[in-house]
Parts: sequence; C-alpha cells; structure tokens
Amino acid sequence: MRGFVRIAVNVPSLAGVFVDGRAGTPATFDYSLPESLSGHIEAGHLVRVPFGGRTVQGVVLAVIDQPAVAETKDVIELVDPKPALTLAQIALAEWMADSTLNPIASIVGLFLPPGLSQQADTLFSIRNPQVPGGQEETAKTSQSARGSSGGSAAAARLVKLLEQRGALRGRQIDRALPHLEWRKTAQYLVRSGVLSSQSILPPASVRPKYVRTAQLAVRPEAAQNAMSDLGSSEATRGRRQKALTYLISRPEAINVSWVYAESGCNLADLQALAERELIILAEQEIWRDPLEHTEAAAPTEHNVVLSADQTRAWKSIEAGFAESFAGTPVKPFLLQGVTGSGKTELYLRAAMETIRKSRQVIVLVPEISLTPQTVRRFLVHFPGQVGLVHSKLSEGERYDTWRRARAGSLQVTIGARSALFAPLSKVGLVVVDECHDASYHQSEPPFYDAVPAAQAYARICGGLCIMGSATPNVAQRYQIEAGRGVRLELTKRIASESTVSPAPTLDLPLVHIVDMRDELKAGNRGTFSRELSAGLSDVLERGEQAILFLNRRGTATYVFCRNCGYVVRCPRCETPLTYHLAAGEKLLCHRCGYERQMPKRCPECGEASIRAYGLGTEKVEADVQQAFPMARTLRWDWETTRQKQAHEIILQHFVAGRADVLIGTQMLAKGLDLPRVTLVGIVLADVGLYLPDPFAPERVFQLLTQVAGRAGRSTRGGRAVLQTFSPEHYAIRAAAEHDVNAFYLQELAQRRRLGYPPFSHLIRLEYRHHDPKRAEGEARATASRLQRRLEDEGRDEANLIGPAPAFYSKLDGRYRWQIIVRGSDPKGLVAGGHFAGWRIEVDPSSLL
DNA sequence: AGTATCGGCGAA
DNA sequence: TCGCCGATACTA
Repeated sequence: MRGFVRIAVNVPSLAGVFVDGRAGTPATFDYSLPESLSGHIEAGHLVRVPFGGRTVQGVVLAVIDQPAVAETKDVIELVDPKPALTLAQIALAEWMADSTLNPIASIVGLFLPPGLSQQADTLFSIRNPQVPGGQEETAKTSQSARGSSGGSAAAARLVKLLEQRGALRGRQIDRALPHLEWRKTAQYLVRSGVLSSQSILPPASVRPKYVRTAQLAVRPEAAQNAMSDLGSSEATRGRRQKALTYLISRPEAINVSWVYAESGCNLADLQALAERELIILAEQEIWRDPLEHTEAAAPTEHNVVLSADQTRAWKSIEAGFAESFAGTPVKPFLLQGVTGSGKTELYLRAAMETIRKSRQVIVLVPEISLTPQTVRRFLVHFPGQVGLVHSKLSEGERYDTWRRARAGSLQVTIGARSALFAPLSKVGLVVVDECHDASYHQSEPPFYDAVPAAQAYARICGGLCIMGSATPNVAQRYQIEAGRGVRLELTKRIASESTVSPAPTLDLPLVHIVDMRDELKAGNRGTFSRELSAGLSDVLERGEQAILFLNRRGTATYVFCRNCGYVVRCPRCETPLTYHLAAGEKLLCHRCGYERQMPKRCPECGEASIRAYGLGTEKVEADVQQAFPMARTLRWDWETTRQKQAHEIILQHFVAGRADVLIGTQMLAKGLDLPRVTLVGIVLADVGLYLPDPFAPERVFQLLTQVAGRAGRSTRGGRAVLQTFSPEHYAIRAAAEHDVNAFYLQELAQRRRLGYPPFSHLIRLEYRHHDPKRAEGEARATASRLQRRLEDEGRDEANLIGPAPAFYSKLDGRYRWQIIVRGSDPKGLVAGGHFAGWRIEVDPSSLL
C-alpha cells in the first residue's frame, strides 16, 4: 500500500520573509508516496514536491493514513536521506506555530540551515541569442512592445543584463537591479517572445567540505626501498623523496596541504606515489568549525566549592534531574541572581550531569554576550563536543555545525536564540541565560520568543529548563511564582578575581541618585552633575576607569518640565505624549491617537520650563573632553561597532587601559568583566522611561540595575551616580537600591491596575504602507472589522487598543499603524481571520 | 512565487 | 455591455 505524508511547503507566502495574513492557517499539504519512496520516508525528511505547477521543497511533518483531500500528487524525491528534523523538533515547531499564529512552514524554516532550504525561483534567459549588432533590434522590440510607458527603460536594462551575464534566476536579478520593478516587464517580455522563463528549484547552496588526505600504504622499510625509483629528473625525485619521507614520519592520514608545505611537492607527485601504491590518497570530510581557533585551556579539575545559595539551588536542580531521568515532567527553574552570583557554575554542573546521562545540552545566551570568554567556559569542560551557533557564522560553518549536531558528535550547542533549533537527538537540558534579554524575541516574521519555546522544548524532550537572570521579566517571574516553575534565588556576589574557594563575597556598588532639577536650580545646565564631575575627576586622578552610560532608545521625544519633572501624558491612556516638530510642535499619543498642542507652561507648577529632551553619545564625549581635556575617551555604541569584531577591539582597548572613560549605550549593560572600573555614571536615567509602552519601566529598571552593577566588580569597590529628573519613580528608586523584589511588586501592581501582562495577553497587529492614507485606512477598516466581530459574537475576552500610528511611525519609507488586541484570549479573536499584509505578533515584548 | 480568477471601471 | 487591468485566492 502506498502511504501519504503531511508536508510543510516552503513557498514565500507561507514560509517567506513577508509571511502575513494567515493567522492560524495550518498551511500543510498532503501528498502521496510513489512506489520508489514508499516506506523510505518518515517525519522530518526534506523532500521535493510539485506545488502549483512548480517544484518546491517541503518537510514531512507526519506520515498519515488518510489525506485531507481526495486528489493528491506524488512526492518527487528525497533531498537528503537523513531526516532534517527530529520528532521532538517537529513537536516544538507545531507548538510554536500554534502559540505564535505563524504558519508552520515559516517555523520549520527556522530549523533548517540556510542554504539547505531553498525556495523555488524562475530562470530567465534570452530566447533568440543575439548576433552581434542585434542589440538595437532587441531594444526596439521591447520598446515598441511597451509603447511609451516607463517600462521600456526597465526592459532595456533587463535585456542588457541577461545579455551580459546569461541566464539568471529571479533572486539574482533582484540583486543586480535593486529597486527596479522588473518582474512585470519580464512577464511581458516572456509573453512577447523576447525572453523565456523556466521554473526551477535551486540546488542546496551548501555542501559538505572535503579535504584530500595522504597516508603511507606500505611498511616504512618498503617505502625506504622505493626511494631511488621515484622519477626521472632529479628535481622530481627530490620532491617525491621528501614527501615520502614526511609521510613515513606521520603514519596517520593527513591533509595533503601539509605535505605540500613540508616537501614542496604537488598533487601530481602524490598521484605518482599513489600509482606506485606507496601511499593512499583519499577524501575526508571535514567540519567547518567556528571554534577551531578558540583554544580551550587544558581541562581543569572541577572542584569549585559552592556557596550556601548555590548549594541550595543545586539540591533543587539535582532533584529535578532525578525526576527527569525517572520520566516525570519537570517544571522550569528560574535562577535569580546578580552577575557574579555563580549562575554559570550551576549551568556547568547541570550540563555535566546531563551529558553523564547521555543526553545533550542547549545553552542560549544573548547575542551580544557570545564572546570567546563565555564560550570558553563550556569548551574547557566539553572539549570537541561544543557547537557554536550565531548570526555571524558563514553558511558553511552553520551547515556543518548543524550536521555535527545531527550526526551525534556534539553534546552541547551554545548560541543565540537560533541555537535552540540544533538537531540534537535527545536533549536533556535547555539553559536560557539572561532570560530577560530582548534578543530572545525575534522581532521580524516569523515572530517568536525563544524563552517560552525553550521551556516547551524541554517539556517535549522530558528534560530540564534552567533560566537565569538578575532581573527576570515581571511576566516570567509571575509565571514561575504562579506555580509553573521553581524560583531559586542567589543573593551573594562572588569576587571574580578570586582564586580561593569559596570566594569572598562582594557588596553591590553604592548608587547615588542625583536630582537634576536641583542642579538646574543651582545654575548647572551641563550634562554632568557636580557629583558626577567630582567623581570623574577623582577616578582620573587615581588612574582608575569610569563608564558613562546613556540610554539612547527613544531619545529626544518625551516632553517634561525641567522645573518639577512633570511629564505630559495622554488623558485617555496615561501614555507619555511624543513630541513632533514636523507636525508643528504637536504632542501625539502613539497609543490612541490623542493630539494636543505643546503647552507653553507646565500644567503642574506653571513654570515655562516645558522641554523635549534628548542627548547623544557624541555630545557626552565632547562634554567629557571639554571638562577633562586629559581624559582619554572611548565611544561604544551602535555606530562605532558596525564593523565585525568592533566590540572585541573596543573592549580590549578599554581593558588594556588605553582609555579612561568608556561612553556607551545598552551594550554596556551586558555581562562584561571590567575590574578597573570604579565609577559608573548614568547620564540620564529617565530616557526610555516615558516611552509609550507598558514594558518601558521594566526595560529601564533592568538596564539601570545591570549598568550600575558594572562598577566594583573587583575588591577595589566602586560606586554609581544616577542622574535623573524623576528621582521618585519606582523603577529608578528600585534600581538605585538594587531592589529587584521591590520593583517586581510595584510593577506587578501597576500592570494589574492597567490590565497589561501578566494579567492579560496582547497581540500586536501592524500594517505598513508607503502611502500614509492607505496605511491609516487599512488600519481603521481592520479595527472596525475586529470591533464588529467582538460585538456580534458578544465576546468579552478581548478588547482593542487603537488603531494608532506605531511609535516609530515611519520605518523604511513606510508608515506604520498598529492595533493592540488585549484580553484573556486575544488569539481567539485573531486566529483564523484574514489579515492580508498584516504582521501579527503574539505576546509582543514591546509595543513601539 | 506563479497563475487562475474575481471584480471594478473605462471605451464602444 | 464588453474588455482590460489590478487585486486576490490558491497551490494537495
């Protein structure tokens, strides 16, 4: 009997970059198996199938008995004899598709290494090869065909391109003629016989890499005896003798390029030796390994003595392992502790325990902390068994790491969010370090959050999930405390320089809040308060280092009173209003569309000190240099780190003491170890606090807490100066006091009051269009459609916020409008609906 | 992505 | 009222 399979098909509208408008569509298709494949295909296989007159790739999700439709087409062939996805991965993909409302095909695409997965394309070529001099004729044909419309120029460019480079695929033409709408023209030229087109599925662009090896095939004495008879000319003989001598000294199969380098011989010489049956030439598959040049220090004895907190946490995790190995589902663990409280030590122990039980480990870290130092800690303990995954790998490196995971030669994969999708056979542990980090959210389609996905994957695999953070998201912690996990607190900080065990504990740096309104009253209009200036001066005098932190996100937009700190908010939704100069000094609510004039005087204190606020790193650097001409400054922000490895270079400069003051943005918050830093200056803590986003205070608190923690990571101690116009704001106070629990409780109360997560769920619907009228019109039409559906069906599990322009109202030349669906079950309203052209984000991490 | 089909508006 | 073009649905 021939079988049937259910397949996730890789076509752009279901799996591409612009996936949209099909909320909750299963988007799978059933195929029959031809005789030749019957019984050879299982779930996870990558296959080629016919789809709408073309051949496309697809992944088998399941072998089924009964197809959903009466007429099925046959699967064409297998792309790879080994399944590309494991059963657990398919289960995870289905869970993700369901929970994020993404089509399954777009989620499946996350699991395939780029280059292996291919989308169908069209090959264009010129139908009549032009004889020399025939070019004008072509141009004339296309011109007359297009008439006087602007298409003739496009036609001429397209024909010229194809004449120069021969037949090209659609994506190649896209690259060669950017911003040109050539597809319509091409279609016309095909119809009028100038071009021909052919649908093709490009072969996988990644291939295993092989290296030629040479190895001695006879006993060394036999090789020595053959030395005199290796060629006619003396030079040839000499080269071959040297090569053979080298191979006698190295009995294993070695890369031929080593032999070339050692003896000056070439491939022909080695082939001559092979012909005489003295050596064997072979091809050996090699793995491209991004960790090749990251040398692991010699494996050290692992006998770190755990602190009391660590011991308590470890006991709990150990109990989890016992349950896991007994087959009982284990709830996720949340390790809550500051940087340096020893979370990594616990990750390592858990990893070792997992590997001891022949299961594999996935370690997720924020993209930015994927530094050699982080990776090395794992490399040391699992030499040769660690795979690295991140966005800067080459296609080949990524493909090989993927295949090594699939072949079972990796025990640990460590990397950014996509490392979760490594095809390990039996995962026993998923670690999510710094689980609050925004980089776990993929902020373009297919939208997903790697943290809940990691929890789901551990659940599917019957393994453990350990999350760690000093400042977990309110929603993450709430979920754990609501009984869906176990929270383990690590309160003490351990000195990073210490080699003694147990290490002495360190105090967190003292944070001084400076009220910038007082500075203004005292006549100081500069960037730095008197206290921060004095601090900088001290640090420079003592030859220590300082960090100046500036939150650039949402710069120059919010409006407040420089006298009393009053922030102008929307009367309808309490969202801070945004300043728009272009609109004639208007203040706009990006949530509900409320609009008002910029007030002349502060509604609170009556002073004429209402201002929009903004500040950049360049300005801060200039101010430092003006105040301290001798200070050596270094800027670390998005702009200065555009080139590859710029992060490393800037950091090394600073660590080596070639600068005194490091000025930077968010990146400063990440877990860097900068022991000589004794002063952290937070130039303006309020920035980002008043963004029109319910998650803004949380992000500010997390950032400030982490930045303040950068000071005093050594026994030298350290302190932080936090400048603000809102010294009484709960996020700022809690950050200054390192009081994570106080912030949690207050933020939770705030969320409850305003009805935001974790007390509701959100779905963000975003529409983009280059025409502002169309963007607004579509947003309003869709909103009223949703509203009608809410009313008609008498639903009370969701309500709408908006439509309103998104905070970044114009992005990439297109106007953005959004609708927020909020309630206990917004998915119930959105799922199954048609939202052509809309981007749908379930549980967004920001509403900007 | 490519193609069949639906629907809206301009010329006969 | 026919016909052409653009938006839209569908591909198993």
